[in-house]
Amino acid sequence: MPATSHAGGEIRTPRERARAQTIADIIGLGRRHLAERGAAALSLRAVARDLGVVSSAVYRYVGSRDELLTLLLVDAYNDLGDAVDAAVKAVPAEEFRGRFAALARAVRGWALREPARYGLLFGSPVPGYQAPAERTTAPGTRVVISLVQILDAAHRAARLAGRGPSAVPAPLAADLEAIRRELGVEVPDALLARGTLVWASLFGAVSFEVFGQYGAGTFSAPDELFEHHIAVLADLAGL
Amino acid sequence: MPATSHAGGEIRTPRERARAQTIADIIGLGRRHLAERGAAALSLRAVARDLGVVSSAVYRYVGSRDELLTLLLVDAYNDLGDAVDAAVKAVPAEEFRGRFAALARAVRGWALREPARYGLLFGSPVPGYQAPAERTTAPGTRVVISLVQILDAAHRAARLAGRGPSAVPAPLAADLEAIRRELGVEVPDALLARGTLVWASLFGAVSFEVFGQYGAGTFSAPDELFEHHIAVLADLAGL
DNA sequence: TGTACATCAGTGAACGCGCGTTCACTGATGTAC
DNA sequence: TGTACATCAGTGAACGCGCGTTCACTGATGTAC
Repeated sequence: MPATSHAGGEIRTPRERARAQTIADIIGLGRRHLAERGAAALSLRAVARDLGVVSSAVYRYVGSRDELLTLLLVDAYNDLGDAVDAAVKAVPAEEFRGRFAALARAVRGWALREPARYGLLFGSPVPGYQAPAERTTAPGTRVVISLVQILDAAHRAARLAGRGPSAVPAPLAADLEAIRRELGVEVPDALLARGTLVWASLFGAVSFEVFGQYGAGTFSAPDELFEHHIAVLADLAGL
Repeated sequence: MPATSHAGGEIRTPRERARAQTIADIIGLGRRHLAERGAAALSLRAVARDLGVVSSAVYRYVGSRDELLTLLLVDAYNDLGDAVDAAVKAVPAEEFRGRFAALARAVRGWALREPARYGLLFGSPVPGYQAPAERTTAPGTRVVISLVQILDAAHRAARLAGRGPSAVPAPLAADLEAIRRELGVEVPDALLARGTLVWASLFGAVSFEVFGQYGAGTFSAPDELFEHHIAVLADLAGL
């Protein structure tokens, strides 16, 4: 944290500009290494090599390998969040089901384009690395929040259908109430619990496809399969 | 492959017994390393150290690090498969919904007990490692096969309810037909497609819990949440 | 505008570590006659 | 049953590699007077 950085994040001196550029380069190179060799193989020395600089120089910009990982994690979460937000906003606000489909397609599209970064976010945890919650939670919750807001908007418009049992065991109800309060949302218990499952299911389907759990060649029509899943999940969510 | 090994896998000479024991020890130690440090950090040298032997000695038993990974992968798939089979068989065959619930609980229970091994099977692929399909496919499909057989048994007993659209786009229908043929199963298109989603959803929910995607402390009642998910997924599957 | 000083970026060497894999070898265990 | 030979397990040294991180340093860029 240089003392010369200014509120609002504007960059003034050439030195500061160069510094910001170098950090951006480091993140860009880290992204590439992540994509090519995976998170566990991410190395500061390799990044330094590609940056054309001696390995110790990188320590001017990032404090440690773990800090670089955190930067890349936040970067990836925001990339995904941006893709999802853009896709959702491209559909009129009242088309709740369409917005949900757009969200789902955006997640899948990003994951297929960026399998290694997707793996960093939603795969097995990186051994020996613990993400700092205070920097990671906000970007890491953008997609769920977007999903819950679609459900909430549909519910407020009385367009969210509650099928099946509406009662939920007490301890779970308490958790759901806390979530409603934190997100400023009104979706009732049963629908919120279903929303949680829809969320997990969406990522389960995407993970299976990206991580190759469907055997090679089992599904020659993965797009159709996913569209079918979207339709079923939208029904399940009550949209 | 020693020339002295016999058909049926019985072990005769003391030397063969010792060899089998050492291989078992290596797998056991590998399991522990996997659990403690993750797949990417699995090392033959570390296993050799714990085995009390010089690192090159391990090469008498496994040809390379990747081969050890394959052994551990198969070992883990079979462990999970055994747990699931045992749980399913403990429920009477006609209780299709109960069998499904048992399967789901068995998967979750195993995953929570063995997070690192679960991550090896269902998390991000290990960078630089390609599982050999011919040794991995059979154990790796035990759980899906068990799931599909529950659905098929219910369908043959006319106890599988088809809700929602029953038509499926042609390319997807072709994939589903191939699956039916391979597994010797009769579940119709729409239900089989839903079964695929249920399968992915189950693992999505388990992965979220095991990999910590639900924020820390968001769900204080994970058991209740999962039971809710089981009920919704059983409905979804038509059970 | 010009000079003296402070700040910063990047260097290069070093520390200590772990890894996979190969190879020639010593001894012990088994096998054939 | 006894001996000669083959097979195997395990050793120890070595190859070449990459890693994260620290540290004293040079030289360029900025800042204060």
